[in-house]
Amino acid sequence: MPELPEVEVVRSGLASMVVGTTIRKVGVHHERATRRNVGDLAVQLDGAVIESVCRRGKYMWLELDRPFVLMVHLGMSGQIRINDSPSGHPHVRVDWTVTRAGEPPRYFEFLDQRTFGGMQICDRDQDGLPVAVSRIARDPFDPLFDVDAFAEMLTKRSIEVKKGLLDQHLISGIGNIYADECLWRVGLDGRTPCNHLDRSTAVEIVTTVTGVMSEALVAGGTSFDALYVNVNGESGYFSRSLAVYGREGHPCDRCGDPIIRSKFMNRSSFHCSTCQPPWSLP
DNA sequence: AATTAGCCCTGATTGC
DNA sequence: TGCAATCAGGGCTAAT
Repeated sequence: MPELPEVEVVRSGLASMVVGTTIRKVGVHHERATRRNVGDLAVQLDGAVIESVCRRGKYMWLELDRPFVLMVHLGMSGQIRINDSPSGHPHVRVDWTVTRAGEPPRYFEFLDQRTFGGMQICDRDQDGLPVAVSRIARDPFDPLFDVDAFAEMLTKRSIEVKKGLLDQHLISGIGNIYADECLWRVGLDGRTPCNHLDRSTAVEIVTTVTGVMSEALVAGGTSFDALYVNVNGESGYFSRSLAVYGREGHPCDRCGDPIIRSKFMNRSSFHCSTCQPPWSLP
């Protein structure tokens, strides 16, 4: 399940392989994958030159020699592969040829089993930012991300802290996995209301989640079910290092008590009930 | 503006 | 064996 580190691995890998190439022969093989512009994606992209690959949180986009960008979201199961020949894989949703003068053509493939991901032509707002991300908050790796401002804003919210970490309008890039890992490291119950946190605790939360994601980025991304593959088709391996996520019943690395699985926001959460004691009204 | 519920989707797994 | 229910879950939309 790609979160910020996995998307960044894809972004940097993709950038190293396709910047300066021309997009041709775009094929759309699944309507949902192109969202709003099903019909004309191929027409608009044909002949475009990729100038750079950018990212905010879990959103990634290709800057083109066009007024618009191509926004890409990997969703739950999206992958991008660059191959020397078409793979013929049944999950290929969009593909095109990658051409550069003096080089043999290669093949860009966007694969997505669960079709929660996709790509679309996206205009820019007044600041030049793609409109699809103009309301998405900066992520912690953004040079302009303001830790203190985020901490202050967070402590004013009434929502539970895990919900705050997952809200891409407050801070972007964090998903279910890194939220749980962060809360375990801090020793905090994810159901604690944000407005009951000290400012210093809020700062600790954001520095911790940044640390967890930095480690994952170094490791090359996390993979659980082999659905995530980076741009070269290699699986990540940081999942071996996870302390709580997916480890129901296993002993906590810190205290040895079993990891508890529970439902939160209609999805699974994992925590240690000893290291992360239940929050209650003071 | 803040918050919440429902929906989208398919392959692996589990249950009867 | 076969069919159905369950699960994975981020983000979009509508409703409050």
